[in-house]
Amino acid sequence: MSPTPARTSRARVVDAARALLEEGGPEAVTMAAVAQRVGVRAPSLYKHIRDRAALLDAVAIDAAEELGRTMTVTSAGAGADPGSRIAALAVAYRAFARRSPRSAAVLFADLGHGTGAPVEVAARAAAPVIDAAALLVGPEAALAAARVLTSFVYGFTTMEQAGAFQLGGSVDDAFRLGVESLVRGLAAADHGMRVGDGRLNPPA
Amino acid sequence: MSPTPARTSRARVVDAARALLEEGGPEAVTMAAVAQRVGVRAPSLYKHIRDRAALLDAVAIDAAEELGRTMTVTSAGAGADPGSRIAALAVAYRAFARRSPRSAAVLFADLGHGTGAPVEVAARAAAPVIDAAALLVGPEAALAAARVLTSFVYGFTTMEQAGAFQLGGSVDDAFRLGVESLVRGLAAADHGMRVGDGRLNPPA
DNA sequence: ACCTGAACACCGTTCAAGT
DNA sequence: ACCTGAACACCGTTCAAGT
Repeated sequence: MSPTPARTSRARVVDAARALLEEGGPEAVTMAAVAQRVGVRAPSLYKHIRDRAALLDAVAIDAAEELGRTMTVTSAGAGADPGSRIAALAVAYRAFARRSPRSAAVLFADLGHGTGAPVEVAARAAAPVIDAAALLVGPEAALAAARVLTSFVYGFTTMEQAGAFQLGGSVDDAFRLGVESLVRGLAAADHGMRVGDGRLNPPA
Repeated sequence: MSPTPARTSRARVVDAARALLEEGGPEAVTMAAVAQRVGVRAPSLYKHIRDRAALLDAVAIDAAEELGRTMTVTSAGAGADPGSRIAALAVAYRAFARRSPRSAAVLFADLGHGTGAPVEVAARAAAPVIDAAALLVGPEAALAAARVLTSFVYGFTTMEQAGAFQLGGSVDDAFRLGVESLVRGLAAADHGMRVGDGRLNPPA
């Protein structure tokens, strides 16, 4: 008679998958385990998502959106100094990577063959970094500087979570050293394009 | 009668697995596909490796060893200037990441739950970086500086290979900017521990 | 000592049948 | 319109039997 109402939803399915990812890594994200978490049988999931690959993509997008919100909030609450804005964003990313290490590891691991949507979401998460970088090095070099900063923070947190820093020493100090050195070095770098009133001037 | 001689070997199996990884990603590394490549049936592989997880670990170790050799050779062939040594190592890593993108992506992705051996191998690949960092910032800060440099290069190449840099601009320029800024910033950083003849002096 | 076919458990996915 | 059991193909792994 009346069609049965949905017993779950795409959002619940994605949440369950993300929780399983964090608890046991990608291999723990089986369709049966996800289904059990949302109180349904595995075949029902296909009414909400195309297949397992799309589910993992959705998890990555979900994590990227959360990261984007965190970065935006952090940016809004930071002071005017470019260096401290960048440091605040770096610390915020590191906190995210600690809260959701497996999601963070998966953030930039796949993008290539995805639906294309992740790229937009990642761009939104990157926007506050580009803004802060622009304050430090000017608009022309902002994108390159943001790539540099993002690479360092992503690389550092990924290696840290993977347990790659096992030779002793303070990992916190190394992180601070990296952020400070980058801020200093980027500010000092010759971007070869700002002269006088800021109009573009190509390098010789 | 006479026991049959081995029709394949652990090394061949690992090579086949690594080739499959590069061609189709981790999901392409099935026991059947590996077996077919070395001319054997899937069950025979278990005479050479414990299981699929151990096989993937062995692939990562194999890649890390190759990287270690590349870094050592690069280090031996580089000049005396700390900055150009570091730049040469960074370029060598990036070339490795282009030759073997999936192996590179997997290098620091798992270490945590592995056999423990990968850590030693990774340490060997990192040694030339620590040496070069010591020339730049002194022995006390060398480990931290090496972590910073490695994080940037690993993060940058991983994101680059994942297709994360899609907002235009020169990716090569960004890489150069990162290396140069780090070298400059690390050299300028206050490590709070070198005074006069280099004896350790804690920060105030 | 290594290789094999057969077998088993598990997983992703499809589909006809239920409500 | 969503949910389900049954079924299928595929995969990792074990094991007894071959040489």
